[in-house]
Amino acid sequence: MAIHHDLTSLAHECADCPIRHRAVCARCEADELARLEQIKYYRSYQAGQTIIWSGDRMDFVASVVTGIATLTQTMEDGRRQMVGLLLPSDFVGRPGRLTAAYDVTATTDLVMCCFRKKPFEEMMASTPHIAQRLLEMTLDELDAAREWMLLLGRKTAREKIASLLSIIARRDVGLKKGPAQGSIVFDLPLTREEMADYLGLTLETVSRQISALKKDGVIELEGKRHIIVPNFDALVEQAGDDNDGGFLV
Amino acid sequence: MAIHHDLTSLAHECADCPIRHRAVCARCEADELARLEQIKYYRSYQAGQTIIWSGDRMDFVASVVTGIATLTQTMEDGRRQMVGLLLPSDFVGRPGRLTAAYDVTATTDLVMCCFRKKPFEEMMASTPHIAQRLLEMTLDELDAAREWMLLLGRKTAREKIASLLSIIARRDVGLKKGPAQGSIVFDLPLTREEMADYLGLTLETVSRQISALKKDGVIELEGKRHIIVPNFDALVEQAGDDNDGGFLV
DNA sequence: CGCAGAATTGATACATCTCAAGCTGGGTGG
DNA sequence: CCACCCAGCTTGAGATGTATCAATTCTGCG
Repeated sequence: MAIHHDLTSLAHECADCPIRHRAVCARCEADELARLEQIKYYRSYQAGQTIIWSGDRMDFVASVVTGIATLTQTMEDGRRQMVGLLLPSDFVGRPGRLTAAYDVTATTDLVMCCFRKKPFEEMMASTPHIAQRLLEMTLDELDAAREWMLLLGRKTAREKIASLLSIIARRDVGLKKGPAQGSIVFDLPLTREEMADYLGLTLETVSRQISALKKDGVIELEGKRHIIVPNFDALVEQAGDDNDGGFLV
Repeated sequence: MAIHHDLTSLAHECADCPIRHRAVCARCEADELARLEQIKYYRSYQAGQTIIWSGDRMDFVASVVTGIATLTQTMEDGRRQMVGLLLPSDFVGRPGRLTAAYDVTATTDLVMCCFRKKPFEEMMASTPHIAQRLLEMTLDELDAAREWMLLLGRKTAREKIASLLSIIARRDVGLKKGPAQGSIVFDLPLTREEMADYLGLTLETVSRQISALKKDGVIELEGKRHIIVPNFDALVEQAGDDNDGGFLV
């Protein structure tokens, strides 16, 4: 099992952790990290695997180390809405709550750094640095959710697609450092259907709008997933956002 | 000015405060409250007044004491989306951020308990009870925002209206104690246009769907704002929610 | 009384959904 | 190595829900 191999190869020290400086542990001092290190454990999931079902008892919280996961809500008749996209360093679970409120699914192969909830909560109570960082991250998520509310409530299908693409592009560029103008290249981490669930559209509409953006020269496609953005500002324009600064985070 | 009268009449001790047990100060001990008391001040706003404009420098945070305020986002071309409804005890502002991210508007006459940001942040750092409570409240808001994402992305106009009505009704009933079955009565705190901005609809569609719910006997109207719900379960049914339990908060 | 803001109602337009058919590319088994 | 298969995707045609534009009607108030 490749999984076991991954698990061991990833059971690293926090000091080497790729999300060390962004995750919930970002502000911890060496001694605090040492305590976290004692209660942490890694888990791997394969692409497509459901990590948690909404309503399930959940006795751990976790940070995404590598890979991408989604948070979705489903109505009785099957309508689905994605309510969060979890990237490396994002936090999963809610201290003080027994059951999961959403389905959590691994979109790609995924590694999470888990903490059993009880010990984590105890540590939170005694370690302000963790609670502080979690508050900061939660406030950021709340802002992101509210930006998404504007998208879902008021944007057109084309604007929704352009917004999603520019968010993904920005993140990729962010990792690759600096506000790169000129052409940007990235891979979509989501299927058309997942994009539709995120944007409150049908997968057909997603497909059509991507084709339209391609026809209009805003993006280029290589295969189904590989996107080339020749002019990032032009894409942002299509998203309908205030394109002032935008470097708050 | 009635405002000055309100200000003085409301400059009460925290111990008598109507939101004492729900607001950001809920967990504070007597000595902590005493410190808060020294840095707090009340402000009143009239219905319709804008409290903060998005992008403005914001040098205070606050709790809503009485009245209702809204958080809205506006696109360049005027499309508006409400991203939050602030009720008594809700918190306004974000520690650690310089400028407001949304427009904040008083929907009714409003009284807020304000703290200058700097002293509040200092207190937060030294008073875990405040940070803990703020984290809890922020997580609740995040859940609410995500529920709203499902509404905005996937619900029909009729379901949106029914959802909003049942949320408002539930809150009113909540204040009036216990899960009252039988008929529920309340006043809409929002105009049709505000409802539309909250629900991602036009005001005409809001009006039509309210009329439709009335015609179908799900609600009754007295005037434009006074709503009678003869059978609350029937209303919840129309909202399309999983109507299991639902008593998590 | 009459005005103004709020709400309702009607007729039509249009964006997106729905249903349906076909395409594409990578993996698999014969 | 080829043929097939299938999930993911694209494209088309028509249906439908909501927006848009436009008249009224209500309601409270100066």
